[in-house]
Amino acid sequence: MEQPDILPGTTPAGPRLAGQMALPDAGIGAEMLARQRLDSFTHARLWKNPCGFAARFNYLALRYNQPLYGWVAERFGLARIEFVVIYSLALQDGITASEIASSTAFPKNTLSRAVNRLIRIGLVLRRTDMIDRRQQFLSLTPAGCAIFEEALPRFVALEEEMLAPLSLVERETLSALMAKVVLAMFHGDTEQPPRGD
Amino acid sequence: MEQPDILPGTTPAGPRLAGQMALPDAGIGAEMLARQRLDSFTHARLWKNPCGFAARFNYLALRYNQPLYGWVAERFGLARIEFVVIYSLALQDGITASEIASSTAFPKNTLSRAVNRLIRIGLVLRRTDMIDRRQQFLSLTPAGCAIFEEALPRFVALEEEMLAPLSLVERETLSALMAKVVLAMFHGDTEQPPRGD
DNA sequence: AAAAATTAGTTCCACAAGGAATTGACTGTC
DNA sequence: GACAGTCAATTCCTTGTGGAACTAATTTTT
Repeated sequence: MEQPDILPGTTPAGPRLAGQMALPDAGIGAEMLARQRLDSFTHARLWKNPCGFAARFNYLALRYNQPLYGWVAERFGLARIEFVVIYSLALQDGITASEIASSTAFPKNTLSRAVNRLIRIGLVLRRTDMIDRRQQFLSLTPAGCAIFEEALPRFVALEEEMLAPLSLVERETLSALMAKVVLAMFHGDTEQPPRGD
Repeated sequence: MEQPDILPGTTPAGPRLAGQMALPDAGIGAEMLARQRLDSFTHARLWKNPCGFAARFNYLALRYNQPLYGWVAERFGLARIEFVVIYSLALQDGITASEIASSTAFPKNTLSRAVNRLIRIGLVLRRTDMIDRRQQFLSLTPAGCAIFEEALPRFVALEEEMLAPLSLVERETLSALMAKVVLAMFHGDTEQPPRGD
C-alpha cells in the first residue's frame, strides 16, 4: 500500500467490482490524484520511517493503484486482477495464465478464475497450444482491446501527473535509478544459481 | 503488485498468517531478495510498459512487501494489517485506529478487527480518551515493542539490499526525487481546496 | 436545548481470495 | 514403454475482507 518513510507498506485491495459495465462515462478529466492534507501520522510514516525508501514507493503505489483500479471497477465492472490480465495481454499478446501469475505473484487459481470470467464475458480468447496441450495462450478480443485503449490514457495520465513536479532531466534520472535497482533484482550480482521462483 | 514499465501494478495479499508464533528463528541471513530469471513477460512489463514509472515502483513494492510480510506471518503469526498497526504505533505511539485507517487506506472495520486481536494477544494497549470518549489511543505493550524491534532490522536490511546497486550519491538523489514526487501529492501546486479524503 | 449531522468504532454478512488437493498433459528414466 | 516426477490449469473449501448498517459520543444547527 503505501510507504514513503512510512510504514512497511501495505496494499489494501481497493474497491470491489461494482455491477457490470457502468454508464458511458462521467467526469473524465477529474484530477484523480487527490491532494490530501498531510496528517501528522502520515508525515511520520513518510519522513521519520527507518525504511524511508520502501515507505515512499509503497506510498506511490497506493496513491497510484487505488484510484485507477477503483475507476476500472466502476467503469468496466472488472476486478483488479481481471484488468491486470487485460493489461498484460495488451503488453504481450499470447502469454499464458501461468506467466502472468508468476510475474505478478498472484496465485494461479486466482488467475484461472479471472481468465475464465474474462473469456465468459468476451474480453479474452483462449487457444490451446497444440504442441503442449497443457498450456493455453490467451489474447484479447476486440472488446478487450477497446477496454485497454480506453483505460490506458488514464493510467498514463496519472503517472504523468505524479511526475509533474519533476523536470525532464529529473524524470530521466529517477527512471534510470529505479531501473538500476530493479535490474539488480534480476541478475544477481555474480550471476547466482538461477532460481525458478 | 508490481509495475516497472510493467503493468498497472497489482498487489496480491501475500501469505496468509500461519499458526501462532513460530520457532525462535531459522535462516536469518538468507538473501530474502530472491533473484529471479527475467522472463520475457516480466521484461515487457518492466521495460515496454507505457506506464514505466508506475510499473517500477509497483514492482519494487511487490518484491519488498511480499517476502517481509511472509516472514512476519511465519515468525509471529501476524497478518499484514496487524503488523502494520504495530509498525504504525512504533512510529507514532498513541494514535487511533482511524488515523491508521485513513493513512494506510485500509477500511476501518479491518483495522478494528486487527486492533482487537492485537489487544487480545497482548501486543497493544487501548485507552479511551477522556475528553472525547469516542476515540481510543493505542500503544504498544513491551511484547509488541519486542516484535517490532525484532522485525525492524529485516525491513531495513531488505531496503538496504535493494539499494545496494546504487552509490551513496545515487541513493540520495533517488531519495530526494521520490520525496519531491510524494510531497507534491500533499500540497497541491497552488494550495488547492483541501480535500479530506 | 432538542434535533440533525458528524465521527470513532463495531457488528453483520455476502463474497471473493488463496492454500491444498486434483486432473490432465507432458518429460525423463531405467 | 511403464513409472515416477513435473507442470498448467482447475476445483474445493475454509478463511479473511470490506461494504453497509449500526451504536455511541460529540458537535452543529436553529
